[in-house]
Amino acid sequence: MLDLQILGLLDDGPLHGYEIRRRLLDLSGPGTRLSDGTLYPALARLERGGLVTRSQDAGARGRSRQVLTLTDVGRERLHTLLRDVSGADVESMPRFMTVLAFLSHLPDASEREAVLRRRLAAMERAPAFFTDDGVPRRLAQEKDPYRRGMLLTARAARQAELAWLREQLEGAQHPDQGRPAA
Amino acid sequence: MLDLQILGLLDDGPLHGYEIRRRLLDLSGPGTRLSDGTLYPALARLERGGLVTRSQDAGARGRSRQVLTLTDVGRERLHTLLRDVSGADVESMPRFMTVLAFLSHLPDASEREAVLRRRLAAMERAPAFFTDDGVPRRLAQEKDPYRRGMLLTARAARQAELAWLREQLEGAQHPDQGRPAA
DNA sequence: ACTAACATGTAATCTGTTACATGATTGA
DNA sequence: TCAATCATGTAACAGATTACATGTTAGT
Repeated sequence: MLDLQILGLLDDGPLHGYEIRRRLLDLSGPGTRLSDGTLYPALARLERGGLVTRSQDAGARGRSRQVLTLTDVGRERLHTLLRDVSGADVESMPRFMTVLAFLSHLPDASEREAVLRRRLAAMERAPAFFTDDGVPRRLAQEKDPYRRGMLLTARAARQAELAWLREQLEGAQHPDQGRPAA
Repeated sequence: MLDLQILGLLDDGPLHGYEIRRRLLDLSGPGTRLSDGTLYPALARLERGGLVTRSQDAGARGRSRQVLTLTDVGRERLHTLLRDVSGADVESMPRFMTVLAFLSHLPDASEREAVLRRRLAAMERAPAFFTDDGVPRRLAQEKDPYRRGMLLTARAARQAELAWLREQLEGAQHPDQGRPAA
């Protein structure tokens, strides 16, 4: 997931590590931590894998910066990661939010639509956000006030996302432009 | 976080590992995985730490079950974990949902209220769920349709949770209601 | 002079994932 | 008899956390 995020950011242009962290934290919601011990080893891994290249930039301020640039291999990898999103990545809300943040980087519109369809299918397959032995937890039956808050919040998020997804996919049914569906 | 969840479940009575997994998945939303390689080592850690005890139960079906029971030390640890919730645990939505699922296990009403107040403060401190260089990302300005979906969903969750928290804390001004039935 | 923000890394440790490994019971 | 569900574990590896470690520039 971190690789996807870094690759996605670099697809818009070269960045150095510190800036990558800043942007990632902005895009990941409050409470998200990204320590140096996570970020820099990840960058080194991506470089070893040939997904990014590194160049020195004697930056104007502070210590010299290491500017990371996405390679063609890295871009291909980004597309593959986005295209192949499935399993927990379409089932889990926070994971899917991360995917959504970079989905526009997948060039093929029908592949982007397929990702949204998989997310919609996963949400419709799951009866609700939280279950009790597989049965949806009913808000009305929940006595614990804190679990009520949990249910209430999850339900609001679910309804908003479902409405957005359906609107999005409906709009795609009537393609004003582009080739007819295969 | 996993320790908190296991301890919280066991506070309602002894359970075996398989049942712990089943209940945890119900309480953690879709897409949450909990592999054997995570669960069983965690149980062994808790046992080594004296937080739970283990007893054989030649279960009716399948392999013999290892029933875990919360010790007094374990219960104290659960209370401490819930009482000391702060930092990323009150800033991050999914993390705080996990806390909420077990908050009723904290016996002291004023301590439970303090946790909610810390969450409210954290949410009010953060200008929005997602930011752009510290500035809230405005839905109206967002051109990327997928990031619009992300923003829309996060906003719905945020508003629902804020409304619930404020209602909850307002109601707490009149301490008629004691500890919810465990 | 000091602090905050900029900037990058390593080492020890812990935790999580994935695959492997076993074995009983229940229902189709 | 075959698959699903129940039930528990280990081993190899990957990844994350935390603390340690360094150094510059800009503002107060």
